Amino acid sequence: MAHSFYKFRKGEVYAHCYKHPQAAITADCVIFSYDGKDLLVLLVRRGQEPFKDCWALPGGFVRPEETVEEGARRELLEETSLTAEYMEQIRVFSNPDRDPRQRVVTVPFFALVKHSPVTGGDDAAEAKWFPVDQMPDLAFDHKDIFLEAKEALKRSLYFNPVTFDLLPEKFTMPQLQRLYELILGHKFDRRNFARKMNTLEILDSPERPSGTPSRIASTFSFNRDKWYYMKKDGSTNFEF
Amino acid sequence: MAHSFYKFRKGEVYAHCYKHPQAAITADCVIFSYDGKDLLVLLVRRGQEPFKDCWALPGGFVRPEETVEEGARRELLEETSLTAEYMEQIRVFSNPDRDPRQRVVTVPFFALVKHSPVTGGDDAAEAKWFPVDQMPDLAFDHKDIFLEAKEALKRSLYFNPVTFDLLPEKFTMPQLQRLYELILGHKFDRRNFARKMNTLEILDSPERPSGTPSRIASTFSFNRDKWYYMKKDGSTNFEF
DNA sequence: CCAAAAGTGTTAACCCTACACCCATGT
DNA sequence: ACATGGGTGTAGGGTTAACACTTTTGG
Repeated sequence: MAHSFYKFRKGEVYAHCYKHPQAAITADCVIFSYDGKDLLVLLVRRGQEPFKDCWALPGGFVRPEETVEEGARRELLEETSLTAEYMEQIRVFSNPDRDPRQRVVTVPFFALVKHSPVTGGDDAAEAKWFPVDQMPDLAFDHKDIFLEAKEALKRSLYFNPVTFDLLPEKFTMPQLQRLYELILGHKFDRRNFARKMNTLEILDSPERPSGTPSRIASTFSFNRDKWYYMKKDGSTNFEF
Repeated sequence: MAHSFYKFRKGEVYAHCYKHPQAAITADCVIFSYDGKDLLVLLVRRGQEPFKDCWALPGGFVRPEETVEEGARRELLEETSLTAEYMEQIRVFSNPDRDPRQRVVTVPFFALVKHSPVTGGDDAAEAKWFPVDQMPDLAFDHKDIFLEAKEALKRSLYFNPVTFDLLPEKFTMPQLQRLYELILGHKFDRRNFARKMNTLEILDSPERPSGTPSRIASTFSFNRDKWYYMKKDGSTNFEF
């Protein structure tokens, strides 16, 4: 880490001084999960001003000794006790006025986690999952960040099987299909969908809950090895 | 713009003081162009330390009153006198050690410009186009940024007809095809390529240089209106 | 018993791929 | 005349899209 910045004694209000104009860097996370029914985003209720008591994306200041990725993972853990299966950076938001306190440039991520109930961690008094189509008003420009994240997730799905990071180890074909439909925003034919998934050959063979032949779906699991192999080959025709 | 930072008198070495740990923000541009033969990237030779005389991506510090996008466009103009047809943010590089002077977080962009010879602008003594497969060593982590930009350009081509921003108003089918091949990294069949382009219906009807029936290619131009229309419909099957 | 969910196959249209020959020009 | 580059069409294979009925279970 470089040291051309200068620190006053601890506790001083303006503790950090520099030669060039600077900005505080935050990492914010749009954390998606899927409960089998809705695509969800985790929000925390802000404990301090500005936007006190407003819902916001979890996130916080990046420390001098960490990358934005490290900062994002740390904040994620601190605020929500979650660890992401997958994280991807999306475009930074840098409007000079976006934070009323000072210039804050945020590097947002979308993060995918397997669904679990949450309670807030350190910084955040309250944390709650919201279906993506029932989002409350958000602090700062977090609404824009959220919208960008939804788009990024959609784009990402063309190249990566990100759905599997949102599903539990074992899942059913209808669950998988609903998830695709939620992310991409349109419906598929059940038979065609299952056929496509089978020809991709990234699912392990189904398990039938013993005896029950219908009305209860078979469970599949994702075959990561086959996927990596496929990706190396360059044969990633993952379009729907 | 927020004002919680504090300025010493002008010319002071540590002119900017803040409450939170900060970073300087730079915007760097990977500027692509196409001369009909190679996919090119514009590099500038650095005038100052660190990495003096090294080749580097054009870019510089983002000012307090501008967004990173505005900063990128300004630097682009100042250093290279170019304006981009298209710009897209790629992932930020934030390794704390990436700049030996102090923490500098860079927001890189790839920019597409129509080809023209260049001479350096204000900051940069020298500017030169390099074919993407003949890049020299670069300052800082600019090599990694360049590689990321190449990938981002490739991905972008699945969703946007970015090739048209690299080509002159009038271009030939073989030119277009070469460009696709350079970006995506593999060859296409001449006939299939032309057919696909025609079925996409985003090209205006060809112009034959009067009289000459062969050996000189017809020129096409991009029909932006049709593209926008198509995009609205959601029928953007732009895969190769 | 009725509604809701899961399973299953076939056909037609479309798209992608592979492939060969001719013509015009510049050297 | 020969090498280079541009133009053109067709046939086969694969993928996608559209489509309906049966079974089971929970209410």
